[in-house]
Amino acid sequence: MIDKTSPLPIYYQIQEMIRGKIDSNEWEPGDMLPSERIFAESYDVSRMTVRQAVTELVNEGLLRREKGKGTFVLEPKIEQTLQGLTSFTEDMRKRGLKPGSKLVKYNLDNPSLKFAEMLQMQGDQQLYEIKRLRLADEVPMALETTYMNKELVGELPEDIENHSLYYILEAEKGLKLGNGEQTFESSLARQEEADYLDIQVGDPVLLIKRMTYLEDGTLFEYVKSVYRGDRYKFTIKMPR
Amino acid sequence: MIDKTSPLPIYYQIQEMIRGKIDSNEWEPGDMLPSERIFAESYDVSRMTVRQAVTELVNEGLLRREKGKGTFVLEPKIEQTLQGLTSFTEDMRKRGLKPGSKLVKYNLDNPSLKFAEMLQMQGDQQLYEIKRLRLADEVPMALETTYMNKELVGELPEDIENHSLYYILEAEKGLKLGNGEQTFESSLARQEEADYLDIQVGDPVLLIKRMTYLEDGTLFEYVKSVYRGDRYKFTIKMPR
DNA sequence: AAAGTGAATTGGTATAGACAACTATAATTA
DNA sequence: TAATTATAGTTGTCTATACCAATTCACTTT
Repeated sequence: MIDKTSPLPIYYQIQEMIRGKIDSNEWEPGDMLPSERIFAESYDVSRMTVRQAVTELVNEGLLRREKGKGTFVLEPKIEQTLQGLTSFTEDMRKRGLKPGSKLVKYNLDNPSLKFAEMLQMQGDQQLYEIKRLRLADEVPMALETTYMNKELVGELPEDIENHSLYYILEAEKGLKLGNGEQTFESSLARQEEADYLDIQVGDPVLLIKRMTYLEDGTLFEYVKSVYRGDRYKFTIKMPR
Repeated sequence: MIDKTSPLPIYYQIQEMIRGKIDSNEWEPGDMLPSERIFAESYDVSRMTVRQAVTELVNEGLLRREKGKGTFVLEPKIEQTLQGLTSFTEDMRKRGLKPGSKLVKYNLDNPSLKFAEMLQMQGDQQLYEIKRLRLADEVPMALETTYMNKELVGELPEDIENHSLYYILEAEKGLKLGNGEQTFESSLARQEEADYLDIQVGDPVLLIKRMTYLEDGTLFEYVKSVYRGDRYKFTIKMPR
């Protein structure tokens, strides 16, 4: 089970082994792990090495230590709030609604001066403009427009999913995602928005703009979403 | 500097000492800490003990280790935004505006059924209702109403500051703060809000509700803020 | 039956030392 | 000069051990 000749540290092997037993439900929430001493003995490693493995998982929120009692498997973590921010789909699923998406506009063209500047694009590069109507249980919730530089993201299918897109960028293109920024403002629906969202011009809407940057600071995507004010409430969970 | 007879663990004393030097700018972002060996030697403790202190601070995001090079002070965390979420004052300062506050209503009374239930209050407990007009450069930005159970927070001055209030709760009352939750929605100004914010009834407003919980899950404060939609834009920075 | 006692078990803290892996710099060599 | 090689300094990993502090549980005493 533990390979002492492996280039991988022993504590890391133990750590992943524990994680595996939790993932596979061999160890379930509430279960007590073997005590550190027994653990160390049975794998013939030092107790401190076991502790290093366990400490990692405690920090990640998978395990809880209790002095005098033992180390226990915790309930799955509440949620990764900040990632949830980026995904309308997951957001809706959590609310028990069926997420949907309807493509409204799919455009690839030279950028306007405004976007060329914002996205730091060269003159010959092309800009995606993808407009989607976001649905929850088939009811329009938001009108979302995504802008991306084709130079960075490559060929895009019409049903882009940010989740996998980010993965492709990191894994295949070697790009490193940096920070993001999201703004919330209140506004009134304009004509186009009212049409798509099935509301009246002047009705309240929540305007969310998201900017995602690469590690070197270049803006990688700009997303503008207009949410129905009467149907949508945005929630942020704050750990601490 | 280090008291080996103290009931506080040595690694904890070292950890707080390092944190102090960073807070006081004695050690600034980019600076390299004394190497672990030198550190251990100069305080006459084991290197592992120093490592335990540093590891904590690395996990918190204050320090960064680099194999073969050293341990360095990082730029202040970005995640501080989530704390900044709670403070109108800091938020305005960051925008270069002078924050102000004007007390509009200060009430201590038995809670309505709605609040008694939400805040899990007993019938004989009393509820604070504090309504403040939030100003930026003397211009009204938001109308904020805070509800708190007097049983939990004790006597409140009229110029409450959440920052110090939280500290008092933890340090003096032994209460442990847990998670928080904040919702954003778009709405239209009602009469009272329009009056205070100097806008028209029906103008767009951003409605932010904050709930802060204790560790045991009881709701500790409920804050409802109505922001002018034309002046205020809420920003969240997302690390990663 | 209830309360107290003490041993065993658990995680928490701390030590002293060893070697590995990585980095930067100085010294050496081609 | 340019490339290579030692060398010293750094964090990373791991061992073996010791004692402390909190909890549990069997046992004894009241």
